[in-house]
Amino acid sequence: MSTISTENYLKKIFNHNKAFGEKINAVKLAQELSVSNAAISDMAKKLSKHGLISYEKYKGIELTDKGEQMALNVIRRHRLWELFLIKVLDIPWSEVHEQAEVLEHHTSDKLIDRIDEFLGFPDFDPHGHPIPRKNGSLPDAQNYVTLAEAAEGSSYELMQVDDHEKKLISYLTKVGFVLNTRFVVIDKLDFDKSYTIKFNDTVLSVSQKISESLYLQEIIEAGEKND
Amino acid sequence: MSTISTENYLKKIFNHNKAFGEKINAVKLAQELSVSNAAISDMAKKLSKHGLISYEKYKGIELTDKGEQMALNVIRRHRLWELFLIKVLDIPWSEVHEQAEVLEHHTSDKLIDRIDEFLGFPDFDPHGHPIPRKNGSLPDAQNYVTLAEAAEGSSYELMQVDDHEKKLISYLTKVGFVLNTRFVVIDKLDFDKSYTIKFNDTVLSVSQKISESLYLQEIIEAGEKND
DNA sequence: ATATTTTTTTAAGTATGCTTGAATTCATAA
DNA sequence: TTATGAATTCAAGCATACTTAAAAAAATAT
Repeated sequence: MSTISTENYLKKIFNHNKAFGEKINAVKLAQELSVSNAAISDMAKKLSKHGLISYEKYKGIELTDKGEQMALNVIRRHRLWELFLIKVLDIPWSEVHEQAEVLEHHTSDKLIDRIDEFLGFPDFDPHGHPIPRKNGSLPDAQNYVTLAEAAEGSSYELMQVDDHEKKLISYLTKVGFVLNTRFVVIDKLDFDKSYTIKFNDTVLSVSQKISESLYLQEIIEAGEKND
Repeated sequence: MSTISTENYLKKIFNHNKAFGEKINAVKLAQELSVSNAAISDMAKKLSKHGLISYEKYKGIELTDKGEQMALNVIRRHRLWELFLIKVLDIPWSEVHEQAEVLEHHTSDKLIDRIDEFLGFPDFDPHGHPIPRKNGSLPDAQNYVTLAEAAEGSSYELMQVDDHEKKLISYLTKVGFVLNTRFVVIDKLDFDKSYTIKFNDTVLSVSQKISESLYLQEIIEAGEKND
């Protein structure tokens, strides 16, 4: 009971729960996976039968411990591959996600553990997301803020970008706004909730939508205090 | 029309032709792929329709140019992965084949070209087999002899081992008879066609069956001539 | 409480790639 | 030339994972 499809279902269920702190409902899951509601109904039955999810209809879908372990394993494979492809093979940031999306389903435990070791047992992937460990535990998530929550005048470092929008990452790379870039928030436009930021010699206007996908760490200047 | 199944069919058809210099017949192909004759019948129709093979019934199956290019591509991916897994990730020789057997079907051109470049565009895989190039050409095959053809008293270097028998490779590794080991043929036993060889401080008896899977290069001592 | 809307399930159908067993086609040996 | 056996194909069926359309069940609104 571990096919590409089931792994993708488990991953989505896990990620939704992680992001929103609540069970995903069936219709939402169908949308996320781009399949019909009937397909969810089918698959939910199978996953339940195998003890991977618990599903109360009209209430939502949740992973069991067993299902969660499987999801963490897929995510582990995905994130280790992403890091490996970028760090070792120097694959462009914008292409790494879709390659990993395939490889995550075709990598034995032995191979992924070797990759893990090769990389020095890293805690975070190139998007800043925590990499589940071999034993299923997760490194503490980093508490970044999004640009949408940033304060005018403050300095930040770009730590993480949602990785599901390939085009976003291509765009950011093109304009030179890559991971670990330090910048200042120059302006916050109430009119359209866009942000103007400055890094190196570039001034960039960032739309509201994009600002919600950029995760930052505030840079506290020497001399400042924050307690 | 490029699924895991079709890729495996094309690979088998190609390899048979390469090894025996003749078309593979349908019954043989069924045995090699561990499927029924009916399955071959089905698939042969599909592959023909897509212009990948030419099949005259009762005569055998042959790749078209298009089919051969696809086969070479799969083999390229397989052999590059094998080399990468051994050289970069230090995966045991005995496990590399089955990992590559999976990855060969799930690797984009971009990724495999990066791996190729990373390895310095190698000509041969860890078994000594030529790696098809990006343009579909094959490096000249090496003309090794098998141990079964070796001469008593002569010295050889182990260059290549048939990679489809995982257990053979495990065994050879265990006894220390690995790639590039140099040895002398001490004895050729007519009785069971076994060979006794000596490398480092080990004397090893090699059965006839195994001797046919070991590919060697003769070592011409300094001072000797061979013309 | 009833009507409406949303959610969920069922039913029938599709594609791939197999299976088995029966029928058919072809090659060849007597 | 015909019988035999081998090679090939057909027919029906299975599993996975979908689809659409219709039916049923539950939630929500009036």
